[in-house]
Amino acid sequence: MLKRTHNCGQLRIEDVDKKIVLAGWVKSYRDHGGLVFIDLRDREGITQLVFNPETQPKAHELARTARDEWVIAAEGTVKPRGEGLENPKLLTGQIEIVVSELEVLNVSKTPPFEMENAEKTNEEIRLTSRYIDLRRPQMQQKMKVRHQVTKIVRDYFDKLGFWEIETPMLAKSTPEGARDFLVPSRLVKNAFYALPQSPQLFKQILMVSGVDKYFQIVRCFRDEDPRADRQAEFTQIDVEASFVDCDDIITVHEKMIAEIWKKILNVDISVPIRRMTYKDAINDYGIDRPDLRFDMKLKDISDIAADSDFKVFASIVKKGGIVKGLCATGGGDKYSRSDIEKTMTAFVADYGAKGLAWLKVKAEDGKIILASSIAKFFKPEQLEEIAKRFDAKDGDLLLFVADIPSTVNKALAPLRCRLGRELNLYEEGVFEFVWVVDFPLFEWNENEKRYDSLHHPFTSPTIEDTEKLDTDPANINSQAYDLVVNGSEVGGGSIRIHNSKIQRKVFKILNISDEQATQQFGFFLKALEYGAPPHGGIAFGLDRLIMLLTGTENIRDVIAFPKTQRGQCLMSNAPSLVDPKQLEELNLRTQKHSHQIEKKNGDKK
RNA sequence: GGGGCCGUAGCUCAACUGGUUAGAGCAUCGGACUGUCGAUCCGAAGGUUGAGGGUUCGAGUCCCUUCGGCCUCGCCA
Repeated sequence: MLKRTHNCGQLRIEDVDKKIVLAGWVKSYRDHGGLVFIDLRDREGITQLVFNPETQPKAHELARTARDEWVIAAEGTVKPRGEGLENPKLLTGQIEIVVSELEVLNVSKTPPFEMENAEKTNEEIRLTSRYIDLRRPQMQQKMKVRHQVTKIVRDYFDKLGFWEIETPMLAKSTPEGARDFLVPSRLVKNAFYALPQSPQLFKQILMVSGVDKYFQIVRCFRDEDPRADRQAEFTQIDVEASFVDCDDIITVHEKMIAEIWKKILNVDISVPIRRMTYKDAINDYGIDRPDLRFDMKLKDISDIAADSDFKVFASIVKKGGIVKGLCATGGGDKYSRSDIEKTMTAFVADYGAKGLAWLKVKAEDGKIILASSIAKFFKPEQLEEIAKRFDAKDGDLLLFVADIPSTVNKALAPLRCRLGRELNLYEEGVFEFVWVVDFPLFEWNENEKRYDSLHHPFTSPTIEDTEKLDTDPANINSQAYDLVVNGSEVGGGSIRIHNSKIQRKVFKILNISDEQATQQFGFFLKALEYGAPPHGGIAFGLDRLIMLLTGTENIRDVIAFPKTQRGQCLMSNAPSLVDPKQLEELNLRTQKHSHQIEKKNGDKK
């Protein structure tokens, strides 16, 4: 077998006359009857091979039979291309290999899709033949960035004295949070492991163990429906450190992010990254992960609305609701009445808004006029006040939602992002980072009539708010922080509770009884009683970081072997039925899908 | 669990209102061609229109069921 001496992206004009061997995949062949050209590809690049029938008839004959994606090795001499024959599209475009010997290492069936047009090809086919898809330079680039980022992260933490320690994949099921993936135990009948949703408790226990500084690039599992930016199986950069406060964690990790952006994209992120309180984020952007690439802040006009003759607004405010809106720069010119009343109204309706009120902004004789069917319900000075509050300009569009605060914010936040994108209010390739801080510790859950953790139950209240655990849980701030970029949460963490009494108190507020707490977290609470140091940490979504760095909106693009929305691997066909023997060993029995059973019962009736 | 979009040749798409033998480009196969680089030219082959059922004289097109993919609401401590 010919052994390669160089890769396909390596040779330059300086290498002329070298005798070399390349190996790779046939990207394309051009048979001129006489000369044959083959573009040879490996992960490093493409090099053109030339086969001349007069000088090397044997290699030429063989080259004529080669087809796309065959694996070949070619020995030859590096030659400069003639005048005007260079290919500026290739890094190796100034040279070509005049081949003396060709070896076919393997043939290939015709690929199931054209690799040149893969970006347009049905993703289902790409996933089914993932090995072909991953062969494409675009996909290899993403895998390479992913490798580079994990390498940077490991080096970064190593230098700071963090240890990478593995935690169990077969773990204990915990009640709250996402649905667990379960793994039946063979040795303990009827018992199950859960795949970890995150190594949260283990990393905290490592702090009790005196590890001091821990990190791990770790797979996590949450059995919830996937989305464009979410897979059931994903990877976190998981970190925990002892004797630290919020600023310590934030400082270390914004430097890590800055280093990644610098090394991968050569983009400077100014450190320290700005911070914003949770309250400001909700007030101004309606969401705890604001997209700061453009302004368009939400404004509350409840006071004006309450005084207006517009009954919908006034009555909602009277009932304790609010009216908030935004000013879409240039939206008045861009959007028709039908765009607003059909498309946009349907859009906000998806998020629970019952309507979308609007005012178009026009300038007449230097005066700002607000026009729409609801304008007549407002006094001129009220309209003036509204225009002033939004700093509305000619050609803008004001949009309002009235409801309880959570519904208003939930509807306006995505509308704002959509408008920002449609109105081109920011440039592609810009990154706006922000730390969101001062989260409340708890959030009232109206359906369950109890408090939920906003972050997770192990998050510490601020020192000054700790005493409110007994008196005023609703108004406790936590020591949590989220890193947000372009409206996407890429990381989040907190200083943890290291006192078992406080931890029990928090469980109690979350309506977790002592018995439950002992049964589910007993091992952890016990660990806290044996000299747990103050500690805190953070976790980053590696997949989302890679998405940002590679400019894709599809998480499947940054995962080598991703799953579909039904959690299936189209290449390997997992999940699949198993041998009844396997089930027997696990003491398990399957039953028909309960819906089918219900349906059958229904038919009988 | 809900909503939306989609499924026609290997791939990307077309086929007016239900009406002849379902077309095109690329890929494939055969042929021609000594400087191409998305080579070019000539020719050929390629289809259970995702599957099943229904309406109709007639279904890619309409209706029902079902399978699959994507987006999304819920969900994701």
